[in-house]
Amino acid sequence: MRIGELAAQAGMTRDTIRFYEKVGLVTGRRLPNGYRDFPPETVAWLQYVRTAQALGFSLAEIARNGEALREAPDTAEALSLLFEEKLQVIDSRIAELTTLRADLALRVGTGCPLRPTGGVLPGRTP
Amino acid sequence: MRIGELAAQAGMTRDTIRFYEKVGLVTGRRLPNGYRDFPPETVAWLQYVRTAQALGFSLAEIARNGEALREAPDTAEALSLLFEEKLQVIDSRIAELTTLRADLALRVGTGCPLRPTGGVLPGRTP
DNA sequence: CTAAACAGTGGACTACGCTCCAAGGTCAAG
DNA sequence: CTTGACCTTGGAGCGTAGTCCACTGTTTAG
Repeated sequence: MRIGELAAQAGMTRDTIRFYEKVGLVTGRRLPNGYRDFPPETVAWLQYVRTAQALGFSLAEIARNGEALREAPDTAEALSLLFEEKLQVIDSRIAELTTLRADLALRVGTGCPLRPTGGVLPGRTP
Repeated sequence: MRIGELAAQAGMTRDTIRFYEKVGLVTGRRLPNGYRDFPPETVAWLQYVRTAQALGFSLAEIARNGEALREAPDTAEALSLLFEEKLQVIDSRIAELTTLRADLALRVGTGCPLRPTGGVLPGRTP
């Protein structure tokens, strides 16, 4: 699969994919003419990248655990593990937001809603 | 209140506050010697800025609705409204994450967890 | 009076994640 | 054989959110 099709399938631009290659997020074979050639799984990988990004992971982090994946004895199992980790990240994110929500809800309707209630900004974990 | 104390109280550096002033997030009176002088409420405002940031709002957005606040007839009420809006943002964020969570949970333990299940990446709303 | 602790300015620099561009190579259709 | 779609590279530029620095001015304590 050449870059244009991959870009179309993954919903991003060719430039973005080239950039991802530069930072080690995707790895390309080359055709004899120098064109990049990607295996079809790359589409799924890029979708995963988007998911991980939505969870607040940086490209560097994603690339790092992509590395780990490639070196794992059982890829499927390793991925499952990774996903379980992300589940925890999601859960603590939700917890954070829930705290924030409660905090905000308290202030709605108060005379001076700006007064601190404590516990704001727990710090970015990822 | 001079910049150093404000910085200490709000938990950020003087440079950050000067930067925030530059982008219009805080507005400073000046003492006769040229030093910035902030009213005590600025501490609360900066805490609010941090909260809004944690919700994914950009400084520009925060500055914009800070503007709106200053022009509101009833500041407290306006803030309450703002907070209610943010509550909705939090709620849809949580919903997003919940969807993502379910999606991910599905893939954990599957033979090929990378296969798309649909509905990944709903797009950043803020 | 001097030293330390504060304040001010402008400008350079960083990291991240792209995005765009120019100049050129490759390939299939007509 | 040309046209157009596609590909290559390198490098520049951008927006966001700071961070750091040098140099200078002000205030306060000993």
